[in-house]
Amino acid sequence: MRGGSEVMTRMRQSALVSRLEQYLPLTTDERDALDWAERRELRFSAGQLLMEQDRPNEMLYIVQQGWTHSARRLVTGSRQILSFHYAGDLVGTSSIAWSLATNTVTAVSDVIVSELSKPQLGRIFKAQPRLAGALYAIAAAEYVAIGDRLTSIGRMGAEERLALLLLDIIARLRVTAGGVVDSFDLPLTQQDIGDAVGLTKVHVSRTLGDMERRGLIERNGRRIRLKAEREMIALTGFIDRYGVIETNWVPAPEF
Amino acid sequence: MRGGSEVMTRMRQSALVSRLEQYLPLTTDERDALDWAERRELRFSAGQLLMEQDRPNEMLYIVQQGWTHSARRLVTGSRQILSFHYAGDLVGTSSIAWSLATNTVTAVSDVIVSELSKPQLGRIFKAQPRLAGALYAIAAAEYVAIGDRLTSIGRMGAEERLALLLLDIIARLRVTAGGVVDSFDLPLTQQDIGDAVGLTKVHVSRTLGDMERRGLIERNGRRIRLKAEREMIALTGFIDRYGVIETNWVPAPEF
DNA sequence: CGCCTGTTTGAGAAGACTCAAAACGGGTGG
DNA sequence: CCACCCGTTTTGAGTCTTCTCAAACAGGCG
Repeated sequence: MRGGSEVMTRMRQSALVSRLEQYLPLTTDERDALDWAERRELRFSAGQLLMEQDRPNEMLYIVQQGWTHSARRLVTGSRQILSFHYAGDLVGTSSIAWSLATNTVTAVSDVIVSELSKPQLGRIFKAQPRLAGALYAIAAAEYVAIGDRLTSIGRMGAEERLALLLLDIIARLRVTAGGVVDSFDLPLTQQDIGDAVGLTKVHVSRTLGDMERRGLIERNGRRIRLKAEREMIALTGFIDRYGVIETNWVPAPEF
Repeated sequence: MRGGSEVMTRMRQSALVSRLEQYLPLTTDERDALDWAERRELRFSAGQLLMEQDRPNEMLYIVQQGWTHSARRLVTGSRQILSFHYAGDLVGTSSIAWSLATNTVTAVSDVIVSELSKPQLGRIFKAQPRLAGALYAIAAAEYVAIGDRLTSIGRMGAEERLALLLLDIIARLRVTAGGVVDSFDLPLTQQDIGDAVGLTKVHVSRTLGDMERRGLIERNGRRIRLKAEREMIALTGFIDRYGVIETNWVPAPEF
């Protein structure tokens, strides 16, 4: 279950570079620094662990392809999924302040990631302050995203929580997918979904069923189509924050 | 209700400097950079807003004294408190990636804060990479903290959620207070507490009453004493993460 | 074809919520 | 110094949502 495999060298464009270039134009130096850091790639297949709670961990990962999630396990045996990570996301930052990982990171689908040690990140912080700022802004955005989830779990009912989760996932997928899609593959079990939004799998099943009957969504195996996205947005007050991330407060590099 | 007052010049030691020095010894340059940034101080009295959701915001605040919280308001009118901020915390980072604030920041007690513009933070990132790294690590720690809260709300019952909140607050207070205390003033209404842990004020009242009867806590007005901290920790699986924050992955400054 | 995992459905129980009223307490003005 | 007032806390009764336990059902894979 544990451990990735197949170190290889990347040929494709780095996912983090593409992501950051949506927010600010990078200099050659900056791009090179990232490209260099993202050189080494690992594959994990769906279900494998990239990182395990309470285990020593010195690595960060940049998702190049596929999904991962990070979760916390409780003493009672239950689990809370904290966030999902997609292409261009930096994974494991929550463990950067401690030598033991604070949560377990699992591949949701087959994934390709590149590995980055903490000191490597430190070197980027030192040499490329603008990247440091951009990463700080992305971290802030992730904080806001988990705050959105917290708000939904703390203050909303089952249907709204599920609607919000689906809206959030599709909005994030659109960032990298490009173009407006209204359906996507959800490689999660209902147990996983419940662990993400704080419901039991039984109640997830019932509530998704209700939503389908009400015509909000449509399901086909793992494929989910949002039939009434507008309505779901109105129901939940969802705000898509993935479009813009401002980094202009970081001083531009001099030439 | 809105707007702080009384710009003045600080004489006391900057709270952020003291906090960071618990994690790494600062150079004179680093200390000066922060001292300079924290020069200007503002006072807010309990209940005043430092920042309001969906309003333009270019400022960050460093708490010097007292408490604040940040919260999100829903379309339905209800509210979710996301986090509390104490002396040495950087507030408003969640709004750093957008020009509109993502949440409302309110003074819980009377507070003294210093104001810092986003570009000022950018300049620190550029000139003091090690501070940037430390701030990144602190942001990561806050992410973990909100993850703990999310886990408790998503997967625990009322009593555990409340116990965890109290344990968390006292652990954080001990960082700046120094010395082991088992009681503290909680300047929150039960409505606030409920908004933080995802319960109604009525249920907060009932559950705190139960906890008092069971001998876990003792209340005297706003003062709360944890009579059975050990038991509460066992009940909730609480982990105090405030002691250590590692920043040694950031390259040391050269001389 | 059968197995295993995941999903659906049912019935009853538990936890948290709503509405409502009473009790408390700190602060203000007479 | 007392009486009153407002916001907060407590308590009660009844309801609703979500959970638990259990069994049936579906679908993909060897």
